Amino acid sequence: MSGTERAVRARTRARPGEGQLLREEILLAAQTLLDEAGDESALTLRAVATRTGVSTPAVYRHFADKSALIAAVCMRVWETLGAVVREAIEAAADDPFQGLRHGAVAYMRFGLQHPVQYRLLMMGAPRPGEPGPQQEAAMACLRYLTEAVEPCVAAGVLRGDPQQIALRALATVHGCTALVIAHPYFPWPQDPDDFLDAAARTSGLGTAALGWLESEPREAAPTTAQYAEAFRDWAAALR
Amino acid sequence: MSGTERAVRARTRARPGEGQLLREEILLAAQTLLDEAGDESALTLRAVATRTGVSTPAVYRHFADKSALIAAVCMRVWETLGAVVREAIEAAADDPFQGLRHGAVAYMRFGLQHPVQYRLLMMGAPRPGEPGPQQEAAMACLRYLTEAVEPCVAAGVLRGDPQQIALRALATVHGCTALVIAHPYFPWPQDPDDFLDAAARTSGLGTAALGWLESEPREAAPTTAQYAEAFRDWAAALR
DNA sequence: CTGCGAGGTTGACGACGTCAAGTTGACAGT
DNA sequence: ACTGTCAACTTGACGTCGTCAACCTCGCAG
Repeated sequence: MSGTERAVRARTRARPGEGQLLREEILLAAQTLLDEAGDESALTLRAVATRTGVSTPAVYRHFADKSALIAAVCMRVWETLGAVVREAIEAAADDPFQGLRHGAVAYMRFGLQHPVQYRLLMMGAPRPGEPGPQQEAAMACLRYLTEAVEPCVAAGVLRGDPQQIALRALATVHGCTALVIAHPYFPWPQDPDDFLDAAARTSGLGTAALGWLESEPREAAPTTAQYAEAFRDWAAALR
Repeated sequence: MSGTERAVRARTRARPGEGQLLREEILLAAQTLLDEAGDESALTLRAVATRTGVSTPAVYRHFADKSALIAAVCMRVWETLGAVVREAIEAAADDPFQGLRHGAVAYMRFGLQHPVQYRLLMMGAPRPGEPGPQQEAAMACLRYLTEAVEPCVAAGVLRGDPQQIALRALATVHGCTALVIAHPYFPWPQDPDDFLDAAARTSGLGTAALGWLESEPREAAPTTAQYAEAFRDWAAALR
């Protein structure tokens, strides 16, 4: 059904040394296809090539195979996502705890606005073996988060290893985003922001409380009553 | 490369009225293929048919198309996952707050032990339109969680709409599971259970604290200092 | 004006999901 | 025992997919 798509315009062959131009056009066509169809199955080498006004195997001059093309698309998305989150965190730099919250909401909002791209990023098949540039980008994203957590630890709002705290925070925001995308029929609040904000606060509060609780190691898992006691200490220390 | 797989054994044709036998064997073969390959791309109609000792179109006598076969596999997984979680929750029924924690850990453990199946469940393409049996199963899973949250609300440990609380809890456990599966190279703790348990506690504590905080509505987002004050109230009320 | 290499095209292969048509064989009815 | 019927399957084909080998083609260096 999509096999009948025709070229948007005629292409003039790139001159030697300017092959990067086609690479750019291919990437653009791939992103456009994703956005239009809202379905990653529409991302076909043939469709991308046709849309670019070029024959299918021409793509192979610029990308090793289909997964390399997808990886390149993902890199673009990673960069955008990283920029959006960092911007949100820095916009509330005066209160690091609130900065984290804004970063989290920005992350989730981005995911919900670009569900197909987000699927590609986070729900693609896990690459076997070597840590390619894509893993590098994901690690960079985690690094941003860790750097945003560190001021909170320094200020005494959070306790524990900043990287582990960042991991749990990332898991929370990813969970919200992925769950809304994958199960839209769940009884979500009318305004998605309500859910995102509540989730971000839950994560922040829980992390703060847990850090306090863990700072005095216990033998067994604490009871609910012990949780309450730890909370009192936390609140008192923050006054 | 996988096209050369041969039948495991010769099949004797089912007698009229016993076609369900083949359906069962097909489902089994599909699950085996997933487990062996650890990759959902190995789940091919041809591979399933060959493994079952039958021609490819024979599958269509029992499943409308490939997605119907996948959906049937998912239903099996949903049932197992639901049973595992419910069992864990009921094992700690005396302290509902701890019951939730155990349910969460059980959920995540299941996902990490069956990553391919979990991907199929939660990361499949979102079905358009009508709420099929698969959405029904997901809703049932959410219902279990909601029922586990309700005693906590009744006991005063948590506050708010049980369903919304359950949604946030599900988002948290899903986020942990999905993130570990999709990004195994992240600096996770050596023992996965450490992460799972910390995440479950974080979510529980955060939800409890947030519920307390939200019970007296505010105009703007609370500051970090206000969070601390709310914590003190929570701890006092739980004594 | 000529060769050559970067930047493409053509045509084909095998694997995939899917369908239309034919085949087989266990049972019911006589 | 013979036959018809219908569920259960097989055969063969179509179109699409990713991928590859071989060929073409143009702009520029010599």
